[in-house]
Amino acid sequence: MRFTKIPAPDFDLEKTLGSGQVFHWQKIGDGFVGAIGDLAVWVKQQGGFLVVRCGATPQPTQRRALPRMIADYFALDHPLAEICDSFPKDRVMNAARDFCRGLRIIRQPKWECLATFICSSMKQVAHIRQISLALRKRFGEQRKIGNQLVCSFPPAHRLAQASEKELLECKLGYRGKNLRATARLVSSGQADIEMWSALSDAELRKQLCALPGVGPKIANCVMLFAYERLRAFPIDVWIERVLRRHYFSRRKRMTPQRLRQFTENYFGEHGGYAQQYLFHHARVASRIQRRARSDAPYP
DNA sequence: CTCCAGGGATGAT
DNA sequence: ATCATCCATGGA
Repeated sequence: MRFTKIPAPDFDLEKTLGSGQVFHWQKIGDGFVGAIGDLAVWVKQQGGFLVVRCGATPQPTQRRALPRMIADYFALDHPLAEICDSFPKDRVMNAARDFCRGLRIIRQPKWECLATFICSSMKQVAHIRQISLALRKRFGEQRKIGNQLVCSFPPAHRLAQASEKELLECKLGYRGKNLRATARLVSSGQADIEMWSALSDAELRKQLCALPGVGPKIANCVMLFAYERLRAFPIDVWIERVLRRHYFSRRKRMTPQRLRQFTENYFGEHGGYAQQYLFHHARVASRIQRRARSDAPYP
């Protein structure tokens, strides 16, 4: 089995895969195992390089294309220094930017991203991981990488014909109906999610929000993680907490509407990156604080 | 406008 | 060992 070494400057694999944008990668030792589209991949960071091994007997053409595939998936071409420099220079943003050095917004396959985020509603990251893995295991195709098994994400037409019972067994709860309904729209071509790449941000958001189980938050996630709309700024409870606490601590009357307007203006052309950095920093910081509190409840 | 659905990891006690 | 909290969309 061959290893491929790919230059990956200004990149942090662990932060990128652990920041709640993608849910199926599993940490194995000092590397990660997952799938990029249909290809099973093992990847590990070694300084400014990625060491990569791909699944069983890839075609020679596929093996030659591997470095480009990897670089494209992890968005190694994003000008990260420029992007970070475009962030507003306030205290909270500066801290998040320093903390998240090397975190990149990856390029996910559209259907996989859309379907996974439909499953994410009202769920925490740990649950979304379980659902994603369950869907892959039951409906996806199994691949072998070393002694690990990895499953690809099932195509829309496969989930469109899944029974409600099967979906419930993947712990989808009431999201099962939405996932299947959207899978049917996508597999029938009625919703041509590949063609939507050509739409403006506003048009794309409108199309996404018309799908069952997709509201403004999930639409923004899909725009950011699958359509490379780096302005899209998903507002979940974590981000809302950060905004209210650090940007509007004194103001009472900040409706969700006004928060949204603020984020669109304030964070600029790479607002999605800014959001991801604030999100990841807030989550890790809260884990650390909680731990500190429970170690010494009464200081 | 409010209320609710469905559920498992994780935290609090 | 129990008990509470987390989470976003859509329908009543």
